[in-house]
Amino acid sequence: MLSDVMEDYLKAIYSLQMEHGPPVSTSAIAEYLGKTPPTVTSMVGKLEDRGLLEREKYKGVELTEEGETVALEVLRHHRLLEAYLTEHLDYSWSEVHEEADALEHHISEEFERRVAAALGDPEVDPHGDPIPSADLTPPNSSGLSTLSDHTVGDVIVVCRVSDRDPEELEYLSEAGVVPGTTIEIIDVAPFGMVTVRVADSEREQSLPESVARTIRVREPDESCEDEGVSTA
Amino acid sequence: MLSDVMEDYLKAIYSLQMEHGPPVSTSAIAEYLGKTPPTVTSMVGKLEDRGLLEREKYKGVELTEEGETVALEVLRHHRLLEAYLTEHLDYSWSEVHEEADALEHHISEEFERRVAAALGDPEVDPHGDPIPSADLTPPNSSGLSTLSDHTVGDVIVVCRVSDRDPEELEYLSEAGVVPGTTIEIIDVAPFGMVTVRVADSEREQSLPESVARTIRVREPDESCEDEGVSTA
DNA sequence: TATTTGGTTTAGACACGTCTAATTCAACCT
DNA sequence: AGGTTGAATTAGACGTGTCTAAACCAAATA
Repeated sequence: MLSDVMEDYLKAIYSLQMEHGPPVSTSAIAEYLGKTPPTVTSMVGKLEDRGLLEREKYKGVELTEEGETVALEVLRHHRLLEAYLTEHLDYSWSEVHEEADALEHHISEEFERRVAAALGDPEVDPHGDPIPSADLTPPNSSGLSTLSDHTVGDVIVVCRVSDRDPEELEYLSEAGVVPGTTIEIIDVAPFGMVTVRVADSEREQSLPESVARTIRVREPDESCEDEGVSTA
Repeated sequence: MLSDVMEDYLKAIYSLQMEHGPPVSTSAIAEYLGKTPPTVTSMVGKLEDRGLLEREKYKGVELTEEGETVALEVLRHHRLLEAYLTEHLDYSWSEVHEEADALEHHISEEFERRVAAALGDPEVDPHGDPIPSADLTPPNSSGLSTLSDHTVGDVIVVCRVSDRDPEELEYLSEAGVVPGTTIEIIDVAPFGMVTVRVADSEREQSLPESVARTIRVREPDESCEDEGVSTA
C-alpha cells in the first residue's frame, strides 16, 4: 500500500514531468512540495525501490509506467473532486483545490465511480485540466498554446488555467478569465506583461508573464475537448 | 493540530463512554481500535498531556469537555458524510460506514457546512444515529429502549441500529430492519435470541441477543427525533 | 587543467505511532 | 493476610517521514 505522502510525490513528479519533461530534479520536487532536498532524495530512493520511478544519481528522476498510473489515479481523483465540488456543492472555482488535495487520497474506487457517474464522466475539471479516464491511459497532452505565445490584436479563448496558486486563481476568477471566455490581447509590455480585454465586459486586465505562461488558449473557431464546468 | 489517529482514539473513547459510561479501560479501547494495550497506554498519555482526557492510572479514562468536543466534531463529520453518501451518491445503507471513516478526518469546515446545507441540516444519519449539531453540544442521549428490553407480542418501531459491523448492517438491511420500520416480537428464545415479524412483509427474522441489544426502538405512538434518511 | 560553485547525496537525529517482552499493580480468593 | 491472576504499564525496538549539517559530485569558469 502506498502512503499519502508517496502519492503526493508521484503526483508532483508527474506534474513536473508534464511541464518540463524528464528528468525531474531533486530540487524541483523539493520546491514543488515544500520539502528539503535530502528529504526528497530519501523518498525518491523508496519510490525507486518500489519500481515507481527510475533514477539516475545526480541527474534526476522519471516515472515508470506503474508510477505514472498511480499519479494518474490520484490526478483523476483530484479533478473529479474539483468538478464535483463546483457542480454539486456550490464551491467556487478557486476554492476547490485545497479540498480536493485533502480528499483525493482517501476516496474509494466506488466513490470515484459514483462521483464520475453523477457528473456524467466529464473530460475536464473546472480549471480546464483534463481528467484522466477511468482506464488511466495518459491523456494526450493537447497542443494548446499559452497566452504568452500570442501577440497584440489576437482574439483567443481561454481553455485552461493553472490550479496551483489559490491567489492567482482568485484573481483570475475575479477578472473573469475562466475556461470558455474569449479575450483580446490589448498590449504586451516589456517582461511579457500582457494586457487583455475580456469579451462582454469592458474590463481590461494585466497579467504578469509568469501567469500568462500558464494559461492555455485556443483560436475561437477550434475547440478544446470541453470548456470546463461552469461556476459562480 | 490533532492527527487522524488521535481523532480516532477520541471518537472511540466517546463511543465506549456512551455505551458503558466512564471510565473507559485501556483494553476496551485497544479492542475497539484493533491496537495492542501498550499502544493505547502510550497514546492515552499523549491525549492526557493535551488536556483531551483525564486518566487515572490502572483505572481508565474519561474525556474532558475539550476532548468530547473534538469527538463530536469527528462524529458530526462521519454522520453527515453517511447521510450525504446515501442521499446524493446512491450509496446503500450498509456501504457508507467505511467511506465515511476514511473521509471524516479530511473534510474542511466549509465542506461540512455545505454538506449539511445540501441535506437540510438533518438530525440523524441513515442508521438513526443522531448527528451532533454544528455547535457541538452533546446530543441528549435519548432514552430509547433496546430491542432486547421488549418481550413477545410487543409492537415497536426501529429508531436506530449500530453501524459498527458491516456484515450485521448488511444482514439487517436485507431483513428490512431499518430505522422507521415497525416490527412485532414473535418469540424470545433462550440466550435472548429474538424473532420478529417485519411489518408489511410476511417475513420473520431471528436476531441474536448481541444484535438485539444494539437496536434502539420506540413505541409506535411516540416519535424519536426523526427516522433516518431513506435508502435503497 | 584546476578551481569554484551549486545542486545532490550521505550521515545522523528526531517525532510519531506501533509492536513484543517484561514488569508492576490491584483486585479477588482462599 | 498472602497468593494468584489478569489487566495496565514500562522498556525497548522498529518503520516512516522529516530535518540539519557535512560531504560529495559534476558542470561551468578561469
